[in-house]
Amino acid sequence: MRTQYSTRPREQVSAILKREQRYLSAAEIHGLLRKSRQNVSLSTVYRTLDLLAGKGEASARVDAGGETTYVVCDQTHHHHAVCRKCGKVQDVSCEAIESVASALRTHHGFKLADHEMQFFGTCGACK
Amino acid sequence: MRTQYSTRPREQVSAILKREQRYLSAAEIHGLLRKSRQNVSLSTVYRTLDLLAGKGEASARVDAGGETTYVVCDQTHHHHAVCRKCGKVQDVSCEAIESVASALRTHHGFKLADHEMQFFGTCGACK
DNA sequence: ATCTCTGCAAATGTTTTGCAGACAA
DNA sequence: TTGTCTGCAAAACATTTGCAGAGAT
Repeated sequence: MRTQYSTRPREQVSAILKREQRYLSAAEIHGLLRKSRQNVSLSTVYRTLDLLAGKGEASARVDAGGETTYVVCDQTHHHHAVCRKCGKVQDVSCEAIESVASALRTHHGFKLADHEMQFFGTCGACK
Repeated sequence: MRTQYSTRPREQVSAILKREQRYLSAAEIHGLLRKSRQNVSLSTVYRTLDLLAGKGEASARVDAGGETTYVVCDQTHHHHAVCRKCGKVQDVSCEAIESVASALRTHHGFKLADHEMQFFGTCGACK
């Protein structure tokens, strides 16, 4: 595997993502960095996001407007609960998927290999 | 509500979608139409897909390559099981989501309002 | 006749890429 | 020093839009 340097721009992008804990687009990250006088080019933001997503340290999602957005998350398989008020993202494990898998098999003759889920609602802090 | 004409280009796009029963991008639909000498402009394909999605007759999904793809489906809330071999999409109802909702509430203090799910695997015909 | 559609070409907006110089190890 | 990053500007893409003529009712 290719060696990867730890550079200031990369640290800066990662830091924003870790601090915000919500889905952010490349443009938003770029904007936040500029506001705090950390000049990182938009291309580098994109390249860093691809990198993080590739390492499994961030997870991507295309929002309603067609922009790709990212959050930090750990490598194990799980899902996200997105708060519609504050935007905060919580990781959610997925034991419940087992019952769905057996229903698919029984009713549809479908063998489940993989799944994607997104949850939207109101987090504990916002209610 | 705006009146909508039933026109040949729209029928042609709908027909492809109904026949294929799998996620197709605007470009793919345009290509399939050209192959059968039905000349519909790409813009019209896009416009028709937006229309169908707006009416709830088609459902959109952004694929891994960033292209928006569409399948026909009915208006009631449900999910899709996508076969990785033939691409065919089956509708799946979602009673199982109830157990997930209560787990979110109990473990995360999260009040579920909405959700998205996609299932991938092998359909009965392909196994 | 009237209002909606269509095709085309141009515009848009996001994301990617080539390249030369800057930087990390 | 060597190979990897970065910034910039240009390119690449999918998607949208303005407009004038075609089509539906």
